[in-house]
Amino acid sequence: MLSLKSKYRTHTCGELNAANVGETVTLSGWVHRKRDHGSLLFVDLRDNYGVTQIVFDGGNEALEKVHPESVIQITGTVVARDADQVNDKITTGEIEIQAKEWRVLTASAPLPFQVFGDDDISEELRYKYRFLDLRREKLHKTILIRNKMMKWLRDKMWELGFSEFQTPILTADSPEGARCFLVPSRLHHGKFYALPQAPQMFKQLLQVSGFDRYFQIAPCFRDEDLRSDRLLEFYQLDLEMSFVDQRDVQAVGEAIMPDLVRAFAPDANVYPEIPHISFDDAMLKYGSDKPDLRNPILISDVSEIFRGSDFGIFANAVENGSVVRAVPAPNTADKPRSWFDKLGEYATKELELGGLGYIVFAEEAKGPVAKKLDAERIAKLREIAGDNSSLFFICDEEEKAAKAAGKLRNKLGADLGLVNPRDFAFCWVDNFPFFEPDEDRGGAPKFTHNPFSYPVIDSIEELSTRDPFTIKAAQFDMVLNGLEICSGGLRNYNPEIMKKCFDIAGYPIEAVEKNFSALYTAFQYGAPPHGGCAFGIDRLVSEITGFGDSVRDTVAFPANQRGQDLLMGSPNEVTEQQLRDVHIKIRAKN
RNA sequence: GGGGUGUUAGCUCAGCUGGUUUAGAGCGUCUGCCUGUCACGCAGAAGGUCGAGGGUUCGAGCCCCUUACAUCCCGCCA
Repeated sequence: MLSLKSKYRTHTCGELNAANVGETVTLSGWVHRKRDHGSLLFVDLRDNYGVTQIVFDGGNEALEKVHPESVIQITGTVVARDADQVNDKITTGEIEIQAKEWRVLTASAPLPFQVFGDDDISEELRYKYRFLDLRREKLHKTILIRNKMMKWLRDKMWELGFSEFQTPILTADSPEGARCFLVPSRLHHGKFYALPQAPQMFKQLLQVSGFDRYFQIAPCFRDEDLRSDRLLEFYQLDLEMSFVDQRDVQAVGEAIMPDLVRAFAPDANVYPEIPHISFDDAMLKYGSDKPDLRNPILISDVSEIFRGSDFGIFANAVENGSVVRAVPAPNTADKPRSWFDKLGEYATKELELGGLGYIVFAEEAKGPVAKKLDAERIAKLREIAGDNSSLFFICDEEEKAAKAAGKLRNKLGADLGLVNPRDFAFCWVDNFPFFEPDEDRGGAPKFTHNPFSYPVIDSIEELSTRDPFTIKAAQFDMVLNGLEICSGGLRNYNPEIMKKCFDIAGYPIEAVEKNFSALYTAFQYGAPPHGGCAFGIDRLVSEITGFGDSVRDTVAFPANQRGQDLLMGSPNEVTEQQLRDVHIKIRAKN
């Protein structure tokens, strides 16, 4: 490594220890904290590498006036601390510097918020003074971990035999999916570039170009509303491979992800197995296409138990095509009535359900639902719930019931403390349906995932003969602790199959040729079967570091939830001349 | 586009059912004291258009309406 020594310092603030006692050293850094004892003054000096305590003997009025976060340089002697004065919270805690000389390199004004400590500060203020926020210990560390993870991932991909590519940032709008950010063209009147939602078409073109194994840590842009887990611009570890089957692509994820967690969260308990769960199973048992496997609760379908029962609401609903899903809550039989009432309120307000029925399985099965059911039905339900537990029922149209049950499962897992945050459970969700009904087009089929997916079929004839809704996609997600961290699949590289799929989804062949012309044309000239996936880096950093709930805390300069950068002032207005250059006139607001 | 929550000192917050002179606390800032602190301590001071506007009331930080901003969620993000 390059020496960190310079005219400003002989050492960093994180490296001196008992072995350096007696040396004369020069340090530069930020005034982290001052403790003024009159004729004795302590300064904690901080830089990227750590904190060192500096001691000033005798009165020092000039230094007393220096604000925290000023940058100073000090020269002094390393002295050992007495045993009872050692500070084991810092790496340099065995020693301190007896200051001889010091000077202010740059002074700091009084701060809008403290860098020292871990006070909660509003995001607005933090983003406005992001350079100060980034000095704060936790965020500073997270950003450094992110750096290391990027290198780790990059090294790993090279090790696995992938080649690294760059693809255009100024590209063309793609018609599917999210809105693209648009960039006006000066040279081409009335035309626009678009920022890539992902380098999807480029990476497929690189496969057609014969590069075999592609990867890139790629910035992605989607002009959609933000959430705490969605960034304005985010990064994916994007990869694509030729001559592979689905399991070959997944093998890459299995080779990378568990080791990544182990490398950056040493206290993590990584589950040894990465199970494959079908989409249908995930929706039934976990009520989600991204199940958190750390939560032991499993959802059951109990429609048949309620069919024909005296519990009229459910029995009638089941006759009319609804389903009943049961969510067990272990060891809750002794919970007070208020606990159940609160969950009922959650169900009606958050889950927008009509209500939340439940049975408590103590010695007897208790609750209003239980009274309406005969002994045989109760026995079946008790088997699902287990003794000393309660069982919640959600009755609705299938998809809504499944999702609501999934949310209840997550809430119960969290409320009952069933999920250990240092556990890391991966799984694959696969066998996604290829088409789903499009409500806007009277239930006609539309693509469920992206239109580049390959259908799971044995012959092209099946596309004409089978009910489209029974066709599965060679498409999968990797899920970590209930977060979708990767999505991928095999690509539709065959122009005939591609045409047929678009036809089923209601696109004329001209639309394929127009909207996907690059790929469609490329596929006319010999395309290798290929597939790939992309990992969401920001979410991975967030989950592995366990820092905060917001993925924004994994990025040095994030935009706020409204997509603004409060420090740089983006987005901002431009001059009339700049608008004229790109042939744009601002319309009145609708 | 819709919904929840919030907006009181530089920061983080408290402020009860509308009525105690001058709206409080901790941190920060400023002044003074302090030789072993490491969240130093002690004493004191400054600092407020209670987001903005309107209304109800004898009386509003508190109730109502409008509005701005923030944050979280739904829609959206294949």
